Amino acid sequence: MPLDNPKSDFSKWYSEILLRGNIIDVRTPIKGANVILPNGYEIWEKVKEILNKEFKATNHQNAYFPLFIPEEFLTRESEHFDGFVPEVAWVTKVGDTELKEKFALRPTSETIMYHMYAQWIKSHGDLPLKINQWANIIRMDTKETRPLLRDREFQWSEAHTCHSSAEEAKLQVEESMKIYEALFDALGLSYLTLRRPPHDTFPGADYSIAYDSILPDGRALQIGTTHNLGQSFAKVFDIKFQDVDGSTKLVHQTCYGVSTRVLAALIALHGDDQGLILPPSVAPLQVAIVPIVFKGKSEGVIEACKTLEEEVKRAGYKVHADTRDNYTAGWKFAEYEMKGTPIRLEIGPRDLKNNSVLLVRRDTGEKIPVNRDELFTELKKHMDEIQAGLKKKADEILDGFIVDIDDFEKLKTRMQNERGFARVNWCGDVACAENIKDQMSSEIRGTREDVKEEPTGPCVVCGNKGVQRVYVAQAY
RNA sequence: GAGUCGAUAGUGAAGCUUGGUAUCAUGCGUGCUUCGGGAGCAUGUGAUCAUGGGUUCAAAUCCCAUUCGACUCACCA
Repeated sequence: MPLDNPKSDFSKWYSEILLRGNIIDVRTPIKGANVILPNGYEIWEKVKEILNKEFKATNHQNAYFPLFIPEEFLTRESEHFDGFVPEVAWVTKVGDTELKEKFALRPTSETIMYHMYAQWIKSHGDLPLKINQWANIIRMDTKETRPLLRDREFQWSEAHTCHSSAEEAKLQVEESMKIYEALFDALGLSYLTLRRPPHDTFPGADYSIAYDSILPDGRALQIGTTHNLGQSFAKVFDIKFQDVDGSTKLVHQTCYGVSTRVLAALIALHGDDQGLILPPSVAPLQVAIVPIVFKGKSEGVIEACKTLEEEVKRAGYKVHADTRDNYTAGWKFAEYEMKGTPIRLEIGPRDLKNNSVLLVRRDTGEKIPVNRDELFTELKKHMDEIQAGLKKKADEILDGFIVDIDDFEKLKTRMQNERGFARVNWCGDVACAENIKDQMSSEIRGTREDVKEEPTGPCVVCGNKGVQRVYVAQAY
């Protein structure tokens, strides 16, 4: 059966497609802690593969740090601690014994990692230090959980770097932006690179860059962040090095991460009423081969499928010939569409006679008869088109959600109805930002970091001189 | 943290007002016929009706408590 809920009813569509598309099963006994199903997990593994490749190419190393964090670590950087308190889960008891000092289950790993960094870094020769960790993260306070969008336990990548100068740290921030651009391109995601306003930076950081995508219901989704931490953590965790001139200095730090939220964006931006649509670059299965058999006319069809499977595999694609006879061809079509497989190849008696296969594209639904001799040229061509087409469509969705607004009431109406991103002028006053938050449950997401944008008029809230062009949106 | 609603096979629902053998669809198993867009028929399988207590000859149904969940608002680096 197709999805019961159309994409136009996004909330229900999203819940349904997660299970039907074999991405997430929420029927666990723990709210907000779900099963990542094989199809979903393979996509996540692909995300890891892409990022690991980028990390290796830029001299990052992978490592793993403890899940447990002593309470005292979290309290050391008080701003950092206050930012996380409401959502930290604590281990207070082991067996029947109450612990003297309780452990937090990491809501993020700065403290435990920097405690180690302080012991590792002695000299300028130890810098830069660039370490990434793949880990699970625990954030409990959220009563309103949504699979992949807001979980109590989720998977992520967090990279933490140390440098000898502020200038180098700034360059590192830029490098991270390039790394994420490569990832988001592979996923076909569109997004805005925004510098968060000062009142919304990561606790303890100098400034934060965030990558905001948009979901079909018009809400912004942060799919990654980069923080320039400056020296605040270095100060409290005492991360120092001896420089070439013999003096002792504090390191400059950055950190950046992406989580399984990127899967949510992937699903929401590309999927349709038939199910998932996956870009070839991350699809667990790229080509599904379905035999068309009739009673008395099926000789050679199954064999032809298996031969074709071998050939397609040798050409470098992830392929499966589905020769099961307990499902009809139509059922299989629908099934691979639900799972998002980019291309389906059909072979029946007609194709055997004509030396052809029927190529069907998941993104457009086009059915294209292809001569066997031209199959691989065609496969390559359509894979490339699908990859580029999905990105283009995502860009159009994002563009469609961006509007310029210069009137407070209009902004309010917009945020309460279509939502999306509103580009407005802002005076920089936190009171005005609060005003927006209070009156339309939306927030100032920041200024563009990838392109320079100048204010074009007075502040949309107070009418004083606008000093920044900012984007307002309701967020997940 | 505030409010509203809810919990019945794997999934989705009906039954509750008026107490009495739990119904339907889908899924799953088996057999036959099928197969160029989620096949048809037959026959099986699967629910101590969220938990605990109360009323009653009798509770999915009425009462009380608890737990969990959904949604809206607040919060969400």
